[in-house]
Amino acid sequence: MPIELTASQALGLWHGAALDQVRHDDRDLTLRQMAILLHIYLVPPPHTVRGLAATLDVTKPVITRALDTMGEMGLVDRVRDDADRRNVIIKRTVGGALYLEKLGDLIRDQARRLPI
Amino acid sequence: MPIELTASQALGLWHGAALDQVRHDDRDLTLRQMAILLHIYLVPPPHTVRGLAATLDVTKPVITRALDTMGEMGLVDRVRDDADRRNVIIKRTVGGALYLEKLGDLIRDQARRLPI
DNA sequence: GGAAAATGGAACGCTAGCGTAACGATCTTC
DNA sequence: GAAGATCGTTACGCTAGCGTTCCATTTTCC
Repeated sequence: MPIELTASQALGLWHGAALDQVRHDDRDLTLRQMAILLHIYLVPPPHTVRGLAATLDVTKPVITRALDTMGEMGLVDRVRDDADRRNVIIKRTVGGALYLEKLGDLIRDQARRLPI
Repeated sequence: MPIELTASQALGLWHGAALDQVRHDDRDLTLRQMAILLHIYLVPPPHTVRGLAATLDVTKPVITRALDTMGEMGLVDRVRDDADRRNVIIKRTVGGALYLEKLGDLIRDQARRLPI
């Protein structure tokens, strides 16, 4: 039996988690960057620029820029693919894992706090 | 009994919802803007620039700019407070309500889809 | 009534994001 | 091995975001 949320619970969850995240973390990721980051960590590798662009339905430079920024933040890493040196493989980092671990905790806390 | 999510479910929910939202809506709100928008719609009014800035722990211009942008997008509206004409009261709009209704649906869909 | 406080916004210089178009490097194909 | 396709990135001109500082308006407090 799947998890059923009311509309109010769904938005309340999003609201609480977004609020907590804003309050406790300076890094103000856009929704796109967030989607990219989560995709890298939740979907089995390998991940490429091209693949991510297709998945999110955005252009390639959007991915390149997001990786630049999040790389600077220590959330992701890039490595050339030795099998096909045109490709870049996007790697996870300890920093990224920590970031998402905290985000996950925060969402779980909010879910626990939801009125039934 | 509160809603209990595993870490994987929490991030999976966020991932799926963020991805869907990115794919189907051009408006790429930052997490801050999202938090502001949800706060306006989920917490009883009145909402002021000052109050929102304190709530999110950001500076006033951040709120002003977010309201500029989201006002342009038709998600919120501003009205001078007649009782105290220094204040600006932030108003909800039909566009904003629709936006959040869609976001809520999308989160609920993702919740339903989560592996138990 | 006049000084002080409070509110939202504008100005400034800067960084980061955007889409489009082009690029060098690398693989594929014939 | 030359021609074409594919990959990620860079360049360009632009918009939107940032923090800090300052400002006009309005209210409060003696």
